[in-house]
Amino acid sequence: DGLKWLGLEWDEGPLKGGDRGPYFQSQRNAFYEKHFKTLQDKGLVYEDNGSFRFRSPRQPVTVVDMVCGTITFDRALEPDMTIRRPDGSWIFHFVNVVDDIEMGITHVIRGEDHLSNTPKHVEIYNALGIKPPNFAHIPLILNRDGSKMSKRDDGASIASYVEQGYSPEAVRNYLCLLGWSPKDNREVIGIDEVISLFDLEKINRRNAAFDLDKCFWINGQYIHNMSMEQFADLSIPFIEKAGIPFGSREQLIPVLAIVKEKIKLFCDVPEWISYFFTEDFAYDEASVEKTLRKAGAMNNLTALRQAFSEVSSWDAATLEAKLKETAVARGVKTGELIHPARIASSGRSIGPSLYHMLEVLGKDRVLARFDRTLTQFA
RNA sequence: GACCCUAUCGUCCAGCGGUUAGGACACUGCCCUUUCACGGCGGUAACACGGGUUCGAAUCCCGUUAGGGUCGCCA
Repeated sequence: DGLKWLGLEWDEGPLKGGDRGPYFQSQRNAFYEKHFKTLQDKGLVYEDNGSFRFRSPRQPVTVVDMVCGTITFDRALEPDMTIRRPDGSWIFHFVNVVDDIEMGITHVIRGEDHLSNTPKHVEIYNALGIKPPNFAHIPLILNRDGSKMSKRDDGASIASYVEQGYSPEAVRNYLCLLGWSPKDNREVIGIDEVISLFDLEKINRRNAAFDLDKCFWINGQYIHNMSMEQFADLSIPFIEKAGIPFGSREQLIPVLAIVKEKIKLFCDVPEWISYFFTEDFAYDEASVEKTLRKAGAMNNLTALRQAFSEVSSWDAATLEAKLKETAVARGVKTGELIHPARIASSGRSIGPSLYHMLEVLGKDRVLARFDRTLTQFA
């Protein structure tokens, strides 16, 4: 599910099929038996307390790694590894090699935690008389404190990005920047370009710490550059989950259009648009105290209501001109009108551009909200 | 403990013998904006340490230290 969400496809596997199945270890016993027999025939397997061990040649093994270079391991003191348990089940290192052989794997690209296990795998390939595949061990991802990141750590689960409303492309972009870069200081880079520029040999060998802040920032960049249609597609699931009665997609788009530039995470969308779809919204207490309770606020709001009720065209530019004109006429700063108007029509002091917000809300609803505010805080 | 890998701002990357050591995130100053953001212009901040090699080392070599990994009848 995580790979799918990130837009990463695979060639074959369970639920997809392919020529190298079956794809479950439990169904591949015949392959394991076959190669196990080969090792036995060569006298390279011996029994030890019911289990079976592979007899290591105890010769130095040189691993040629596409990322780490050429590394020689001295195998002289290594214990023989167990490859099969007394109950007949198999050990990872053995089946891993057999699966890669039978599935025709040409490149084994995995975490660096397996670098030290690779000579074991190479010994099995050699014993089976099969040329080892190309290996590439990539750096591990660390937590901010330097410890190895694992399943339960913050940021390790793709599910958390889905829940918080990250854009898949943004997370994928961030991940690409861990241990690799386009070399020209760019941070936001499309997957097509990553693919054309990517080269295993260019991967860093240093482990990287996961920086959620930067991932968050890249997500903001993606939202900023995103089309309204895509923005709506990604927002709607969160809006529906919040139970906001937004009507149709056509009714929703104008609202999303004026808040898009404010959004950093899709899970924040409901909070930004809720008051557009209900008259039953609460007034933020701090804003009420700071602005609505201020001396003269109600008189200013009353004057603005009167002025707005007379405009011939209800659009942002007209409303802005009218508001400023009213401020001049009353001899007050525009802020004395802007702030009360914002709170009266949305219940809060933070929101999209005031004039655009009023335009989208529509004349009738704005005047009604002004009236309600006037009544409630007179 | 043995073996393997690594070592540039707090973090992610550039740098691959001669640079005022660059960019991004984060932090921060100013501008823009009478909201919040975006954006623009600045700032703080790094070559782990010690030896070599060299006319000259962040760049090459060795050592130390630190961090990570592997040494399973886990995967």
